[in-house]
Amino acid sequence: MNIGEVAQASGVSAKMIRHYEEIGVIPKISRSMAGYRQYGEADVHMLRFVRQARELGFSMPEVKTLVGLWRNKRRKSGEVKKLALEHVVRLEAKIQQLSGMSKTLKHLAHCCKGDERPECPILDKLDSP
Amino acid sequence: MNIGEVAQASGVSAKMIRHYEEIGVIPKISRSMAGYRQYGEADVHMLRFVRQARELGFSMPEVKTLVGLWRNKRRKSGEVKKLALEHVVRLEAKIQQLSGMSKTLKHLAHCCKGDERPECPILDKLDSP
DNA sequence: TATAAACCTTCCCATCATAGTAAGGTCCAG
DNA sequence: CTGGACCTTACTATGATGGGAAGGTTTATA
Repeated sequence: MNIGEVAQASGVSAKMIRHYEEIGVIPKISRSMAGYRQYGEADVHMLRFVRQARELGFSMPEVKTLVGLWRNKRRKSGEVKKLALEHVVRLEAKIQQLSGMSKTLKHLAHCCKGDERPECPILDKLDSP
Repeated sequence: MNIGEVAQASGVSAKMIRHYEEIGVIPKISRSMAGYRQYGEADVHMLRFVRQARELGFSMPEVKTLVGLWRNKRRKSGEVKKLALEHVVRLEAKIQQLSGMSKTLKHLAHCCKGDERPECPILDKLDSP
C-alpha cells in the first residue's frame, strides 16, 4: 500500500503518518525504489492504534511508549495498565478543573441580570483580586 | 508604573502584556519619552481581568470581546451573560468528552489483568476499528 | 507512445499562547 | 560616571496539525 491508501484505511492523514515516522512514534518504513513508503496490513493496525490512543487523549510521548508496548510481544500488561490509569488520573484532574470553571461561570451568570443595563457582576468579579 | 511593576501587580507577565497589546486584546498604551510603556491603576485592573478571563478558559477572541465590554460603560449586561453561558456550554461539552475518555479507559483497564504477561485488552482494543 | 491526472517526495510556512534569548537603550543609586 | 536593574524590539521555540510549492513517479487514456 502507498501512504494515501494506508491513510484512508487507518484514519490517519498522510501528513501525520510522515510526521509520526519523523518524530519516532512509529518506526521508519521501507521504501519502493522510487522512494515511496510501502505499507502492509499490520501498519494499518499500528496507525489505527495511534489514532485511537490520541483520541483517548494520550500525549505523543505516551503514544510512543504505547506503540512500543503494542509492538513488543513480551511486554507486561501491567505496564500498559499503569499508563492507562495514570492517564485516567490526569483526565479526572482536567475534568475537575473545567468543572470548577463552569461552576464559577454559572454562579456569576446567575448573579447577572443579563438585560439592557451595564451593571454586570461577571465583569466586576473578573477585575478584582 | 512601568511594565514590570504592572506585571507584578496584575499577575500577567511583561511578555504577555506586550503580546496582548500587539494582538489588540488590550489597547495600545502611552509611552514615556524614552519609549517605556506607562501604566496606571485602571490598567492593573484590566490586566487582572484578562488573566482571570483566561483562567476561566475563555479564548483570546472572547477575551478581546470581554475587554471591550469591560471598558464600555454603556454595555448591555445581557451580552456578557450570553458570552458566559455560551462558554459554559463549551466547557460542559469538553467535560463530557473527557469523561467519555476516562470511562472508556477505566473500563479497559478494569478488563486488563495488569500482570507480568503480555495479554492486554487495552492494546487489543486500540488497534481494532 | 505521449500526455495528463493522480499520486508521491521533501521542504517551508502558519497556527496559538507562552517563554526564552540577544542586542541595545534608559534610569537610578552609589 | 559607572554598574545594575530595568526597558525596548526582534527572533526562536514549543506541539500537533494543516496548507502549499516544486518536482519526481505511476497509471490510465487518447
